[in-house]
Amino acid sequence: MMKLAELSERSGVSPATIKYYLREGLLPPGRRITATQAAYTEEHLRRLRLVRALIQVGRMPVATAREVLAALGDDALDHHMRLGAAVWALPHGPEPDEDDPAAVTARGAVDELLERAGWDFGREVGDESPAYRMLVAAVAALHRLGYPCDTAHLLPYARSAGQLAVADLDLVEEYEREEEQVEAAVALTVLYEPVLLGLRRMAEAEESHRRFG
Amino acid sequence: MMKLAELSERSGVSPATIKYYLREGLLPPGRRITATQAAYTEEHLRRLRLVRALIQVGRMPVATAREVLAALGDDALDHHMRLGAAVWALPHGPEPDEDDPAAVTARGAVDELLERAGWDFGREVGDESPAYRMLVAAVAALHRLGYPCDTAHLLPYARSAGQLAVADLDLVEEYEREEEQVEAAVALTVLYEPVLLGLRRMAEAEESHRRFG
DNA sequence: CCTCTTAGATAGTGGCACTATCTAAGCATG
DNA sequence: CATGCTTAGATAGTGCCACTATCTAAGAGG
Repeated sequence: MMKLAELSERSGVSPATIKYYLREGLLPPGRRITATQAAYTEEHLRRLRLVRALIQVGRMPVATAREVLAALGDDALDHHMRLGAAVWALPHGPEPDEDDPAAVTARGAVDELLERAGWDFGREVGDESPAYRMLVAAVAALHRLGYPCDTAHLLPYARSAGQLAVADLDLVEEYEREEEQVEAAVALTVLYEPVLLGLRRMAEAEESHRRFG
Repeated sequence: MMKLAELSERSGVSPATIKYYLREGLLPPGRRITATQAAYTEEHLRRLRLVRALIQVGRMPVATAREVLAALGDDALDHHMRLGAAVWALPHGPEPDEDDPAAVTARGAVDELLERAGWDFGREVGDESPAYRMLVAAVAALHRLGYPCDTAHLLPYARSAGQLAVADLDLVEEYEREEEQVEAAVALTVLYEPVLLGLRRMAEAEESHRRFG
């Protein structure tokens, strides 16, 4: 039963910031002892660390983190839905502009990719999904700049993504309680993103060194 | 020879914002016609589109974009260095805290990974590289949360990253002029990041649907 | 000539993630 | 039991960032 000061101490987060997270609903309130004191548990510490990781490492806006965490604990949803809802709320760039011809082309390329990859669930969910929109916006930007980004170029990316997803879900399934699984899914989805990007950049440096260095 | 208004029109960026980019050095000044008029070229339009893509799709801070673009045009550097400098300046999360035991563990895991993957260039450059630090910070965060993230877990990610890097560099090498190659490297590195993340999230949704749906 | 636009300088805006201050209420120690 | 330290909760302020608006002097164009 720690007090706020200890929670702050053990997490390395300032008391003022913890209060801010409490206000914003990122952290459930502690159990009230008296009018001016509350007790926090190991669970609070764990949640606080997750919040920090999402915000600082995953570069997630506070408002987004709140939605993601809300989905985590939403008992009205079943397992798969809860997982989907959490990932759904993840940050995504600007919406693709429908009037832009590059966006239309991009949408076509992405749709064809989904078909070729056999991702039927993605095709069903379609342009409702933030991930789909993020993808279209990025492909459209590439297209506007004149860089090739058709199905052929995207396929190796999709294949790699597919492999990684299998590894990720394997990891998630190592947890028994559904609650743990959903939290793991969110944490692994978000926190492996900088891992993946960092590794890709290092691999590019490696390959560039090999070819031009 | 367009004037600012036409540049704005054709790029979809407001004149005020273009002025801001000019002030910030993201865009080279137009050729001065008179004291109150400047002419911009197709090259300006192209650069402006790149800037917008880096900032909006790649979520890059303006100051970072300036550094990246400066490296692009730095004739003092040779080809490989220029490429490296540009990627070097790319945005990266917070620095890993050296005092944190999780960071030390993370560093060990990453170093072992680099050895196992045979990424000798990365090992040489070591912890100077922003990508390396980003990686360590992310692995440390995972570790603090109690999620497994050792060499065995990272290897599939590294392998995928390696495959993608080959594809990326192949694409870069399709351009002939070195200038174009460097710009392509930056654009492809940055703009394929949201593509990769989007595809991974969609693949996870697909896999989750397959297993739990 | 008279209006419209532009470059360039400067100041202002809105959003975000905190951070500081204040108050009233406890708890803890001599 | 007095006195000083801590806490919760409310409110206001800060610093940064990416623009955005306004103003002025100098052309440009019909």
